[in-house]
Amino acid sequence: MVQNKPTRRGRPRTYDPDQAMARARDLFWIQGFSGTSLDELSAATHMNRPSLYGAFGDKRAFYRTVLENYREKMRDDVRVALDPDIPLRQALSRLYALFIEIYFPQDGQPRGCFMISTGVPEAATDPDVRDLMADTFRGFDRMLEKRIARAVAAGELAADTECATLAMIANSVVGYIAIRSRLGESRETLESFAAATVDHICGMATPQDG
Amino acid sequence: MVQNKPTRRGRPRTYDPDQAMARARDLFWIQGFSGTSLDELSAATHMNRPSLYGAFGDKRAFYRTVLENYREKMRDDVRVALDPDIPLRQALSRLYALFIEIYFPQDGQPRGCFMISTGVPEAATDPDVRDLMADTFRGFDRMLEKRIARAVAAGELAADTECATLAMIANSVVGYIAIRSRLGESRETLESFAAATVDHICGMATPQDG
DNA sequence: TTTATTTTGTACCATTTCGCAAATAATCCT
DNA sequence: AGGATTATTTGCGAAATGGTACAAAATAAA
Repeated sequence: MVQNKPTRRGRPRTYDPDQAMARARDLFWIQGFSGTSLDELSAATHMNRPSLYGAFGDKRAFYRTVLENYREKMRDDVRVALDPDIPLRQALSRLYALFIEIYFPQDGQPRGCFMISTGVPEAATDPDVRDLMADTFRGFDRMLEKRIARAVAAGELAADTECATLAMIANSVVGYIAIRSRLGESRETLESFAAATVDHICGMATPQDG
Repeated sequence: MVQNKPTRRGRPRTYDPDQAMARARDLFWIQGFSGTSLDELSAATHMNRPSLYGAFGDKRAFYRTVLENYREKMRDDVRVALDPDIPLRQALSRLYALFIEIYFPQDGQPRGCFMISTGVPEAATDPDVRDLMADTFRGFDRMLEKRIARAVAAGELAADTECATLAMIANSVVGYIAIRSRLGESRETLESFAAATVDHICGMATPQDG
């Protein structure tokens, strides 16, 4: 991620920027932007405040960087899940499995979606965050719509399928799962709903495993 | 809402508790719980801090009260929208219109859903909020499922309709609209999506206005 | 070895934040 | 009128917060 030139002047860093970002992200994820203090960020990243400031700018810039970083990673993962060379049913199953895996981390409490739980609240007061979020979500819509259109072209779905609407619905369900996971709904329940949604979109006709 | 006994001992209040709650709610709505200070709440409600404290307890208790109050009002409004004596198509149209009206206030910026934008983030650190939110959202699911089941019984939908899944999808779409409205998506776009969702759920066969 | 460069660690500052104590004011009850 | 009750107002204070100045430390280049 961060290019580490072989020869680097000055005193070497004692921290790994990527790892620091990950720790900060996890903190923001649970506590939100305003709910997380620089002291907590400093402790979690093992960087003292001046180092934090030097590396990532002020708190707001730090959060934006974390958000942007997270967006890029998610976009890549979604692209992989929506593989155009597998059946739509399987692609959607992968997509929901991907998100559920993120919303229910192995260690730690269920946390929902980083962008919904922290970015959406901040969007009302931070135009940069709002624009980044809007762009990200529209991108997901587009990716899903294209993927569904491909399924139509492949004869998996009826020719008169409204791809855009279906894409938004599929996306909506991701949001539902994100929210409910943070509110304590069981993973099993949400997995069942995801499966039911896949059935709903792809039709019950040809059930096959993802 | 608040019972105002005709005879009330002591110095009378100079504020209206309901109005104070509304002002506080609007502040929390935009800035979130942690992002809103007692000074701002004090200014918005025209109550100085000790009065706030005396009336609603500390900041956290105040937020919980506002959230609970909001939940009750929404539950009533949804119940009205989902009138069992009108066609499902019309009921769903009313439901989405209700939410869109809330997410796009006449005065002020688009703000999305109060519960999603403030309650969901807080749910990870405040068990009371989490339980209240979970209960609220499950309640919406149940109301929608019952309403859809009624439409099935009335012959508006196929007998083998999966009411629970459809209810969750309908609910998911509300969340999508809530999020997107806060991210700057146009009201028209979201109204179109709502209409398309209603068509999707009720079938394109008998289009009729809500 | 010296110098330039970069990061770290300590300490500090100004401001904000939450909460409360204590005195004052306005009303009801007797 | 006087006491009881409830609200308001002023002002305090301890703690937390975001941010920074400055010197020490660690490395590469010269």
